[in-house]
Amino acid sequence: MTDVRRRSTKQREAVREALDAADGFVSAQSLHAAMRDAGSTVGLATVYRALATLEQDGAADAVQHDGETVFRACTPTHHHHLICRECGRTVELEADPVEAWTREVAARHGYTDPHHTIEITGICDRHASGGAA
Amino acid sequence: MTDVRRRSTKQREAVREALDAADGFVSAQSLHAAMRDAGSTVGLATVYRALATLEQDGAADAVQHDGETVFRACTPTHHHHLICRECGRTVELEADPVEAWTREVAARHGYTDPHHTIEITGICDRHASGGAA
DNA sequence: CTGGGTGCAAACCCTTTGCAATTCG
DNA sequence: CGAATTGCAAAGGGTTTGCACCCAG
Repeated sequence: MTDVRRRSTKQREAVREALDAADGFVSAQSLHAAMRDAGSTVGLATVYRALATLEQDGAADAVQHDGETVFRACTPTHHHHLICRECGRTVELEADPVEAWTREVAARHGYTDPHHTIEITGICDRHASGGAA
Repeated sequence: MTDVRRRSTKQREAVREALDAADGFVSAQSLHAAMRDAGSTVGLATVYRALATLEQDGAADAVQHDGETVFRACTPTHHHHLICRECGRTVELEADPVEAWTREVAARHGYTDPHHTIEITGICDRHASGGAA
């Protein structure tokens, strides 16, 4: 099952690099746009296919976010984000205690290979007061 | 701002009841199908709209599951889910420590009114080792 | 009566797929 | 040479929206 014949093409490499260069999670479309912007002529379908194989190979992580599938290079250390609902300002967070908690509850319920998605949104101090736009 | 004028219609009531009668999470389409099956003539669009308002009112919970948005009748207490990637089996979790953590980090970075999304997936014991179908 | 709600169906968005040309090995 | 891969564009699935009619208040 882990032995899938896979040719190495420049397109796939390009997708891999783009994903690696991306900061955090990106949608297939965003990645495609970014690649095109960078001069690549890779097709959208190919980006989707490459992303899929990358995930199968364990080189990428995929999670659903608001109807879209967003991917991230499978980095050794990962972190989460705190996003302002008003301006989109993002803060990167270390979530060790939560990481531990997820592993613990997964194990407690007999679940293995736990993955998790954590997203925190709030109103940053620049937009705190009034609240309503 | 939290006082949204909302008329009470039989359709919305029907959706609410159907959702309440449903066991666990259901997609808008499934719910619509079930309602139609039960004799209701509510339109699909209305089900989507009702579900959306229900969620806004805090009467329903919505989570993404494999490209679909699945809903469940109002959550008495806020909690999260541990989902099996193989069979979709779900375990409800109390996440107090995580709740506290999110509030803490939000505050630490000057963010107010924190919201959060936490989803944990894993492979449940019924599908542990073997893995491949 | 008034304005939100409803229905239908078309519009949309993201993603997948068929098929012929192309490229890796 | 043969098989995997690519690209284009159309198909597909889920969700949203425009518009005209209807009902709760």
